[in-house]
Amino acid sequence: MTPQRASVKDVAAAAGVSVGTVSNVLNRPESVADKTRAKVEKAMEELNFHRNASARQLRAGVSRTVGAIVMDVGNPYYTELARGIEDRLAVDDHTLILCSSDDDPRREARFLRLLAEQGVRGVLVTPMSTTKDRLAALRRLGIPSVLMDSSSSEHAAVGVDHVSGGRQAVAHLLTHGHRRILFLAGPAELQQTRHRLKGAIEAIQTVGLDPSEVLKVITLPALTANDGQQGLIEALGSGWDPTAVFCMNDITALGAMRELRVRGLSVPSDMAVVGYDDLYFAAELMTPLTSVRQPMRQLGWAAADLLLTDTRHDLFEPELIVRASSDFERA
Amino acid sequence: MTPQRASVKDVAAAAGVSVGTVSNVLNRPESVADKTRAKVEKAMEELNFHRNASARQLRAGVSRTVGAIVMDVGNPYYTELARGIEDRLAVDDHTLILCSSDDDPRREARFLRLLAEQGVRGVLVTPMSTTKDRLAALRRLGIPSVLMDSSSSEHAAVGVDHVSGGRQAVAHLLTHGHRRILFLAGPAELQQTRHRLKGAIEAIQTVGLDPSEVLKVITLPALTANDGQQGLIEALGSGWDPTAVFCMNDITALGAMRELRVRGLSVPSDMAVVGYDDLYFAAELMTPLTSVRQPMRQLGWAAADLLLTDTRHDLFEPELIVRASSDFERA
DNA sequence: GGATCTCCATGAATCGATTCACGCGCCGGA
DNA sequence: TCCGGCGCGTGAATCGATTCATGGAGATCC
Repeated sequence: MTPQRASVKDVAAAAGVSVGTVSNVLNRPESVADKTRAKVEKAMEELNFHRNASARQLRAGVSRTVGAIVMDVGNPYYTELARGIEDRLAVDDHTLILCSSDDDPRREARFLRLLAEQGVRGVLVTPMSTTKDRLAALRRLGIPSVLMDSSSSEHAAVGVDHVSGGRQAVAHLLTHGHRRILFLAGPAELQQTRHRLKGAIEAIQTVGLDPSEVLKVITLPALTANDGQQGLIEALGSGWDPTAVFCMNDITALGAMRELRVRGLSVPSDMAVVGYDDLYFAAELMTPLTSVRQPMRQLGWAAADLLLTDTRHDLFEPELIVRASSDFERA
Repeated sequence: MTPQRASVKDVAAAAGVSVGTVSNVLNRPESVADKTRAKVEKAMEELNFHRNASARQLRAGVSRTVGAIVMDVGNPYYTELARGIEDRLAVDDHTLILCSSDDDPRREARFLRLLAEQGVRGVLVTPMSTTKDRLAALRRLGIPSVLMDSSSSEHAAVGVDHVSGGRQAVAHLLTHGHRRILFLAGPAELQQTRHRLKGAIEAIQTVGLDPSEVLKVITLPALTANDGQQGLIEALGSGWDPTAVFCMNDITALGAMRELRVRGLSVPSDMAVVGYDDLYFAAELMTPLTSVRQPMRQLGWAAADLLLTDTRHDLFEPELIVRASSDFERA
């Protein structure tokens, strides 16, 4: 068997019509007489015809693929995002090329070049510091882009309200009577850290307390379980005795809970714990973890939607998922 | 500014040469005189030229993108696989289109159609039951495919040796003195379940014991934490008293450990636990989990390598990572 | 019957990169 | 002086789908 693809010309010959008619069947079926259309469709079926996307794009000028560059595809957080993007693209029969920059500007540059060569319809990016200039270069080629999980006034972007996330988490702890709360924070360079801290402070002020007395911040060098554990050790050794800890993410919360177990402190009676991201195993831990869930799938959908239809979307609201680690009644 | 892409024609005009020469600079630079090449390269720089992949592929007939369809991109296991694929493709300057079938034959069919239209260089698939016929149809279009994590004699494939994985896990438990081992297994339809069971039995026979006395199998309806917990409850209620449990994956192990905690049994002294997959949080649990790590990245690399260069690869060896959940000395 | 209109099929031109048969100019050897 | 050979550049033809100006066949109306 010769592995050979049928072209519109082959289909036209088989159906006894012109190539223009075949193209009309594909793109404007209503403008073709029923009988003719049936003939052509039969021929396409028999020849196992698949339209050639390259030729299509070359002539039509528009592509049906979209590129997305995320920090790390290994992170479930970003794959959720990708799923949202893909779901939205499927509606308009587009395809996604998913790339992982790994925080490496060289990888990012390579992917942007490849995407430019592909002539993608647009690019969705979780930005790093070097990103913006490159996107300007893309724009000059007529390729639009959308930033994800980042707010920016100069650039199309979709994001989640981290101020609200911080506020919800801390308000929840305050409601449960906690008056000394530890925040295991990420690096201050991260917009997310600053916003969550802002939300935490707001929550405290809202109930008329003094943030400097209620909240103590420890900045972790990295967001790993070990660093979370070390952060907690540091805090407990300082003489200040928190009754609750709000962690920058679920992994650091895991580390913090490990240290609590080592010391024989129980969760939540001796110490309440709240994480962030609501990773899929948060509910499966020995003590199910209260966490702030971010609507990543919706965020991805919104980013793709913004790209395809220029529809603006508001900041998304994260949602606090309360579980046993911060709530006696569920323990 | 007019967002406009420069074509070879524009570059040729700017450099004062013919389009053929520009193409030669791109594809056979050694056949162009240095001076001419410099002129052309300068013009490309100035015009911010990017070659149009569609036109390129249309004429040249070969594509530089490869499609991969995995069960579930949300699973870190598969994203590792994707990373391996991508790393291999980068070597030959190819791009990856990553698709998630979600175990849904309709989604799979849609992606295969899209990939066929893209005219991809080849397709890498983690197969489901409906896959093989569709791949035959692709082959008729001249698109080769490689199966991942599945062994097959009729089809190009790369896989991991699950017999070895099962053998290693159970041999480890036997070495630590366990003589009543529970296997929380997946559905028997899965090749992986059958292979791991085979390995487990081999390990028992190797030390001269009777598998029917040492091993008890409970088949879980799904591989969730809850089902893992239920499976353990069922086993413990049966009167047979296992001292160790080998779980089909880390998530079910999480569920099993939860039940152990509920009953006040400690790990590993009352019950040793071994998982599978070595998900990234396995080391971060309260009791770090012994697990079987699969070289997913290498598997992805091998799949892409097989596609691009037709290089065969042997079955990959999984590796047992021993941690506190099965080893007193690390507890 | 002729004028007009609608419906629908036609096929040449087009997108941009690649390929290849061809030709020009120059050099060395006879 | 003439010829063969080589190095290098040329430009028309090509890939497959889409578009659109063109026109033919049949229906409708006066």
